[in-house]
Amino acid sequence: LNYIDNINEVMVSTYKSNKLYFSVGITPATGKIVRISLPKQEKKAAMEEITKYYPNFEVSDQYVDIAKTISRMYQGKKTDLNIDMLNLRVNESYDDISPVKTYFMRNVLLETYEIPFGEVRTYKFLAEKLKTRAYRAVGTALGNNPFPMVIPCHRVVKSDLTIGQYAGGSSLKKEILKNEGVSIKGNKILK
DNA sequence: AAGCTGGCCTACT
DNA sequence: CAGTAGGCCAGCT
Repeated sequence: LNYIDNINEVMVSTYKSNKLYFSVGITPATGKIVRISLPKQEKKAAMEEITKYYPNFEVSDQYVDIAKTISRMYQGKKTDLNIDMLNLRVNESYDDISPVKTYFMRNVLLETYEIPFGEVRTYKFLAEKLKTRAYRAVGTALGNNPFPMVIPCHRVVKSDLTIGQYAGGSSLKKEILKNEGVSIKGNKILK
């Protein structure tokens, strides 16, 4: 590896918990997470959520503890994994490894991060905080959330308090919310 | 580069 | 309740 390859190197670690696989991609040079997988039934599927963006990845067990922490977040535990671990810098060029493509997306992710554990907010609420009526664009940005669980996009629901969509399917979204203690009846959040 | 396409919202049936 | 037309706007092509 030459110097440029080295600073952009992404290591992929995977942890298995209850038949679900959780992968993370991390740049050793910075120690920051560049991408987190949704829980998957197959190890390959979890890893591909990272590796498809980083063809030069290397598999490593170096960061399994972080993948494990993410699995605990999925189970509804509070952890100390925070935003400082994430590479939220806005991508500036074709060879930039940052998964955050625009300032709009970055701002949506930052607002979403503020939603407390066990609570929900609406897409509209986030849009209004960003002083825009681009409600759908907020959803689209969260649909591309590179850091599920840590950036809790599962806590963002529709204005009528129905669940709304999720990159991993709305039933997974409901599952995560239930694990956090949110009460849900059918497809709707209860106050 | 002018149209698409969407993790949405409101208003109405 | 359910379904949907028409509005909105960021990002992609």
